[in-house]
Amino acid sequence: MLGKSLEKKIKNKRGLWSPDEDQKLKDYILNHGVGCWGSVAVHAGLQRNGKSCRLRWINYLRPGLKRGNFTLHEEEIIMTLHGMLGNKWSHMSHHLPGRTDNEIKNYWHSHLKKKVQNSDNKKSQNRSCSSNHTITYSNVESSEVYGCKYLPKILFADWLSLDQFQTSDSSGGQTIIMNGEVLNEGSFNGQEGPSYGFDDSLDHLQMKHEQQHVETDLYDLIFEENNMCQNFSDMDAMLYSCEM
DNA sequence: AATCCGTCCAACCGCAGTGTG
DNA sequence: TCACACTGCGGTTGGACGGAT
Repeated sequence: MLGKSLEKKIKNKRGLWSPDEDQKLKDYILNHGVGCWGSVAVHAGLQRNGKSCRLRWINYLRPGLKRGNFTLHEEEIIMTLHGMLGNKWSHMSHHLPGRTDNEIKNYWHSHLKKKVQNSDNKKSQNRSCSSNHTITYSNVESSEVYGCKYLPKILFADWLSLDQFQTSDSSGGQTIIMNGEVLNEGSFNGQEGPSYGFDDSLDHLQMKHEQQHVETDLYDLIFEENNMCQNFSDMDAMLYSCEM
């Protein structure tokens, strides 16, 4: 409250930050902490609004920030998370230490978006040439596009559109096919054959992934993201109810 | 040499959510 | 309950820069 009123009395400067302003902001925060951004601007002797100070600190001055090019690994993480979460830049930044949401967002728009679009175009061209009765799940294909072929990000991003996902054989059982492989077989009613278990599928995928010597921490973050679903049996229940 | 154009990135803007009096 | 302040987020903009013409 105080910060805002003080802020209003000062004509705020805009535009690029000078090294002197950076130093003032940095010194103030390192000595006093942040508190209220509005008062940070005033007490640090900056003719900026609190919002501007906050942004400058978070995106540029904060200790531990990584500067420079994104690594291939970071690219993979961004693309995978984008497939799962969409434009949740801030959320993605939690998985990329030293990177800011703004940086990730910019990188996505300037590099990765085109990359994915090009791959998608190729994919759709290929798809139009082949007639395949197997139902493949949309994001599985995206995973391939993103260069992390066997990642199980399919499980949550689009799982509400289950109609795309299910394929039934004549006996009413389920056959889930991912990237041309049968992942799990069984019945949705849970009484005959193995239940439709996502966790089984995940194990299968992870083993495959490890065999290919791909870094597994990507899995960790995917599982972490997927915590929004309390457990996989919830999904079983949902799948079951959809089948009904 | 001039200028045009595309790219990249820092910063701004508007909005939604949350906290507080 | 309401109004206001503050924070955080995602979209957008504007300027710097480099390459092409």
